[in-house]
Amino acid sequence: MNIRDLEYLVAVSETLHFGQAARRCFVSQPTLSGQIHKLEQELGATLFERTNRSVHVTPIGQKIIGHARQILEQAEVIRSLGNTQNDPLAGPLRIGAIHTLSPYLVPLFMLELQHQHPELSLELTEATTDQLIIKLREHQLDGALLATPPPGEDLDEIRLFKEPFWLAHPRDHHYYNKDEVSLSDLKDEKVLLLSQEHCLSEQIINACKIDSRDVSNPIPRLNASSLETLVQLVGMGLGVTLVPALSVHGGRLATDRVILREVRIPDAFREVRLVYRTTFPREAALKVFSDIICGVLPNTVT
Amino acid sequence: MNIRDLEYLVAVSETLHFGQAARRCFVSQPTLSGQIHKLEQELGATLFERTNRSVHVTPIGQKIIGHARQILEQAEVIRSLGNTQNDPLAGPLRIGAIHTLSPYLVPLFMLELQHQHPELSLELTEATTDQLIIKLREHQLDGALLATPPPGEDLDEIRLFKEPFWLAHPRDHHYYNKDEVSLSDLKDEKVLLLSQEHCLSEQIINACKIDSRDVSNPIPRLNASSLETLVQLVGMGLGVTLVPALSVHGGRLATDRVILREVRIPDAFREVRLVYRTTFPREAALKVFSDIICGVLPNTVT
DNA sequence: TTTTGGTAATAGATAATACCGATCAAAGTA
DNA sequence: TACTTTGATCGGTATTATCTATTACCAAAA
Repeated sequence: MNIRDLEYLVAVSETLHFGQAARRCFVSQPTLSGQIHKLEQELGATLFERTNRSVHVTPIGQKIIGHARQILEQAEVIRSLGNTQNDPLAGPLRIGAIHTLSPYLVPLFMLELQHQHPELSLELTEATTDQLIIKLREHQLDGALLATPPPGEDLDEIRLFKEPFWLAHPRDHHYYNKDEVSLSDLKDEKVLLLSQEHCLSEQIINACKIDSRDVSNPIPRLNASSLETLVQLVGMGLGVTLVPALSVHGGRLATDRVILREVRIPDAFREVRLVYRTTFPREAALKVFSDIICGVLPNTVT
Repeated sequence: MNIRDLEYLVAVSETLHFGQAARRCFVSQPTLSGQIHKLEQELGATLFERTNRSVHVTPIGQKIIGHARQILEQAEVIRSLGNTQNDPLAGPLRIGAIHTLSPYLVPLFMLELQHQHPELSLELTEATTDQLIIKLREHQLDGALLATPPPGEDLDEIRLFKEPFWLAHPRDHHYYNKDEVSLSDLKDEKVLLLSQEHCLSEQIINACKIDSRDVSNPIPRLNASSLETLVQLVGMGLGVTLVPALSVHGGRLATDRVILREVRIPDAFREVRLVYRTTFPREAALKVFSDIICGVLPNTVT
């Protein structure tokens, strides 16, 4: 049994004429006759009672044709699912982002995305890099906005932008009078960090060339889980820190007691990427998504 | 798209393993891989996200698999319709019978048929020969119990039995004292007949060698539409008539005023047949039906 | 680091079959 | 009688589903 054969079957049942049915199905009449005959033999039932001049549907043929119609309908649904919903933008795209990025980046592109591609809906998740990687590999996410390269061959990336780290120091700090702050200026400072699971911590450690075993400059590992908290601690004079440029851009970190400023430290940036499974089939959706993001970025990042 | 391919699709979706799915479908793994790949290309959508180690169903794949399942269900229904209901006895058999036969023959076989083949249900129709032939050719009937041969190549017959004509004469008729009544005895009698559309009339005319244009023996054409009425007329002394043996057997024609008896007239019988379209596919049902009839006949017919 | 086991994908050959054009046989029509 | 229309049949061709053998790849074990 074959879907094509069932089309022949229904065509004959509607035309009651093998030749017309054949034309409708774009095959020759012998082909259609043969396939109907084959189908009848396979089913072990006569579907049409036919003479040289007339074709009649048998009762059992009538029943079978009913089910055949349902099959053809379902097949048509499948084809349309393939062809129309084939639009890779359609359907929700499940995106994750790390904590130090999500609150500042998402508001930037959401409106624009909705405006330019209303058919592409996002399901957003916020988690740490490790958690996002796991969800990616478990197919719970389609893409993840990370600041670290993909950790395996099974994952690929689209590089989005470089995000410099800005310096946050108390207003009453002696930096306030300096035009520029350089790497060497940081050596004697306490640099406050987020807890270890945030990738930002290690990146700042690297940027500042801090040796975490250096006893002369113990790093206070605070359990601050958000940049907001961290900056509040800076305002209280517990130390200084580096924050990603986008978090400054939003204005949500600003307080009277903290200065947020650029620094001239080489490699003091992180690179934000969209990471996804190499096997993920809707690359076009990822492309659109990343293009939107790159289009709405402020000058502070590149 | 192909029903077989959809089976592959569902098998993979359930096992999430191409090799296992292939074994379940009794094909090799490359075959299954190839067909899935072909299906994906045809639909223009990725149904499975797969690496060398894992297989995942995509969201659109999930949708399509749902419809594929429905198709497989329907296909299974069609196969079972073909194979189980393939039993040619199943399903109603639409049978017609002429007026002079139906009331007397049907009661004879109905119980036996229901007993021996409860799965074979009858839809009975009573009409004249011409009407039954039309219904046969219009596929409104599957078979007709007639007393005349099939009138065309498109119809065939199963001969069932020969039914002699019995004589019906008034009790006070001079035949009453004769041991036997022969053809010559009928010459001077008024032979009552049913109306013309009943084939019985012409058969009796032929049997009695009556010349319908013979003025010395005018045939009273009564509009009697039933044998009962006809016999009542005989009882009233209007003439004699011949009736089929089965109608006597039932006892429903018996009245005090009429004698029903065998006659020794050559060819005074009719042959009852089951007539059907040569193209009718359920010959087995017709065979069973006619065998039942032949098995329940009384001795008066052969 | 190499080996082993298991996965899906690929290549090449073969068998099954869907298809077509030409033709036939039967039946109705001019 | 000749012509048309019908579904069925036949022989050859092109497609394709299938197989075996193999490859490429990855992960876990040695």
